[in-house]
Amino acid sequence: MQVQANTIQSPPIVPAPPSALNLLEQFGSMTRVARDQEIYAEGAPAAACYRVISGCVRIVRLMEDGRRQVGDFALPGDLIGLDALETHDDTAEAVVDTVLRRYPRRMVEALADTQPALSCQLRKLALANLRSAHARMLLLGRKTANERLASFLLEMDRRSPLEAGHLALPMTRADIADYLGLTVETVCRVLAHLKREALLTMTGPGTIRLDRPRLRVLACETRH
Amino acid sequence: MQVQANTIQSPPIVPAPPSALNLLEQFGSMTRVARDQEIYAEGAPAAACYRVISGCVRIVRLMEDGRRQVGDFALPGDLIGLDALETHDDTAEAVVDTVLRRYPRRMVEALADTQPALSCQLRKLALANLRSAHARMLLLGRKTANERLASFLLEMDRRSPLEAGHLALPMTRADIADYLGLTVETVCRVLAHLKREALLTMTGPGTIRLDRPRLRVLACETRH
DNA sequence: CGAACATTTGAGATGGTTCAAGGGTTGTGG
DNA sequence: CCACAACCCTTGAACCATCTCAAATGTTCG
Repeated sequence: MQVQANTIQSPPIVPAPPSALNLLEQFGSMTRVARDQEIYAEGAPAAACYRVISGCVRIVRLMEDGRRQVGDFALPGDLIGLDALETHDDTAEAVVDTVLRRYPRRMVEALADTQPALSCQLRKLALANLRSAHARMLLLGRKTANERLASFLLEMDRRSPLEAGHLALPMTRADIADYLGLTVETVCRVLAHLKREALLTMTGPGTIRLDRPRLRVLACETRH
Repeated sequence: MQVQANTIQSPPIVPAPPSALNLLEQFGSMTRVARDQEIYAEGAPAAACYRVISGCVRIVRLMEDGRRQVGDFALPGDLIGLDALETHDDTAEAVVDTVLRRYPRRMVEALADTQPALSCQLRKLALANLRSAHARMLLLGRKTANERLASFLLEMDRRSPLEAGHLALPMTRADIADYLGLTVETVCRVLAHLKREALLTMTGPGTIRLDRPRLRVLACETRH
């Protein structure tokens, strides 16, 4: 039994971007990024932002001794690189082969200066990101390993393109561990535990099915 | 020996707000909030945002079983309540008696719609908040108790109004613990350890002096 | 002064880590 | 098409950083 599958082919789902962001479309260009390839690097000038078309991207932050924190996973429809001011303060890497739409920052900023609707939309996006960052701070600061995994699975489930109960988990155990502030071993053990309790069933390589109600109880999530 | 002093009188330092935010000043009004009093509550409609004039505010998020995460401490000059969309997703409480300048959200939004400079400034503020949230996720997910305290002290030192090496710590040990994802006891023990090693000296009730260079090494912070 | 609360310190428990080893899977090159 | 190397994933056992529980010592303020 294994959940992971790095070579999974994500379906070519292309969610429509929010209205005001349509202004950007004319300046967008498609890019293809191979698994584990870097999209942008921490400290580099922020030349562009991207929308994930298919695949999955991890946002990463490193300490000098190698400790790693995954700040987010970006799924189809999500924007990345918008959090930068002058330079990127994190690194973006493709989790699997990924297709992106690239928007030069110069264009984004120029349009934002003249189009209040876009500027407003960008602020709302930043605020939404801030909200999810706050939720993750609570998770990292106060939740147990079980609760973290349950929250993670439900979050991925909620954000993933619907697929009749099947949830794709394209990232490695190490990625999940660094996202949740745990070790690979703990992630494995907790997943094994969830399988044993039937809160989580394998439905194929790299895809699982969740018992959402019971996971919600475990995750201490009343809302959502 | 004790660091804490809830009744400390913060000096009436009033930092000038960033340029574009001056547009808001004409709609601002002063408010006084007593220690531990709520400024706004999680889930409530976001009626206003505030700038801290003097004192200190904690941004709090609660779980049903009482576990608490302090998302941030707002010091003089900082803005709070701007992260809200329609409703607040966190609670703001005064750490000590605090003076605030209150800006009705209706005015903020109306001005942002017509003043691109303000809209841009608000977005930059959100992005700066996002950056510090990312830094704290790394702290909560990957740093040890010693590193967390060292990072915390340096951050407060960096953000506090300069006072010739003296740093005021108006918040409780419990507040610090909930900010760093630790327990009160661990915070006490680490602080005792830092005192023993002379990385931290008492300079009066509620004020301390830091050995910044050595703390930076401890905090694993090359930058700043 | 005394009650309520914050801080400190100790001793013991424990959730998660670390270290170690085995089994699976994937991709590559012969 | 198979064999091998590289990498994941999984599981076990021991350890330890931090938590929990407990109690003593401030501190604040009515």
